[in-house]
Amino acid sequence: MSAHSSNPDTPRGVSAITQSSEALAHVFAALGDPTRLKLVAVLCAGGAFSIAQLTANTQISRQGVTKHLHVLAEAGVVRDVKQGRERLWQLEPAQVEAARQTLEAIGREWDTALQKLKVFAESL
Amino acid sequence: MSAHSSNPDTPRGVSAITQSSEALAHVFAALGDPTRLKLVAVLCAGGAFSIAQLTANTQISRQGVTKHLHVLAEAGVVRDVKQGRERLWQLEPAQVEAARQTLEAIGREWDTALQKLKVFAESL
DNA sequence: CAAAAAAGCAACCAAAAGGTTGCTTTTTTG
DNA sequence: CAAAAAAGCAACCTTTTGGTTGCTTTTTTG
Repeated sequence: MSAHSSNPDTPRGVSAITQSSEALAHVFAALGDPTRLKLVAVLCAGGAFSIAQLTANTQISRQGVTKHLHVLAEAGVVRDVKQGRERLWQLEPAQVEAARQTLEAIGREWDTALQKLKVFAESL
Repeated sequence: MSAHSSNPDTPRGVSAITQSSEALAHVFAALGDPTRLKLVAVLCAGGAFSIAQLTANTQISRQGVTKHLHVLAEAGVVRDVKQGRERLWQLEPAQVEAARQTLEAIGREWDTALQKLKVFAESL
């Protein structure tokens, strides 16, 4: 499959979004689970919490919560610090900010997309 | 488990994010796959495309793409219109906008979170 | 109208996700 | 130092996900 720009099936201007879609998808996937989203919400509102504290807010076991926290950590959404016998978790702003910016970019391109759609529709 | 506000394990102010975390996680999960994210990017940049066209941009089979499109559709991220013998897909702004607003909300609450974290750290 | 194009349907499969339970290790505290 | 608290490790299990292949249906076009 030749990837020349003359391929009529491949629209241009996809830019920033297509680029790091691998890492970005990772962040979205991390946020794509109700339990994890709630964990993020709690961390977001409060600061740093232990696993036991975070577990108290959920319906699942401590080990289940631990697994979710590791998923979030691998996506770079949260960070942990060992403090004595407990491990405290907090948000890591950078990655979520990147995700937000992507959605913003998509939002910005919508005007363009809708205009093109209009032109396209008129050509039928 | 009594859910009184006096429970020290349950931080307050989680607000908007906790609410519809079910539906919201659905949207994030839909965006949480490289292939789907690219599909969204293409749709975002271009308007309305057929399955065959969208498949040309990927490495997977047409049926694979179709499945992904249905995942996006169930999350409300895309919409489809049958046009003759082909089915055209386009973005559905509303849901993605909601996701963006959530991330923005998280971003806004970070200042608060970091301040609380500072106070918390000082109390050690 | 027959052939080609586009998409739909359904069965199937391997791998990953989400969760559990049971036991061990580390750190705190009476 | 012994007991309790917090967390780590590992095995296990079920459901979902991401993908395939093969065949059918619908619509267009020569």
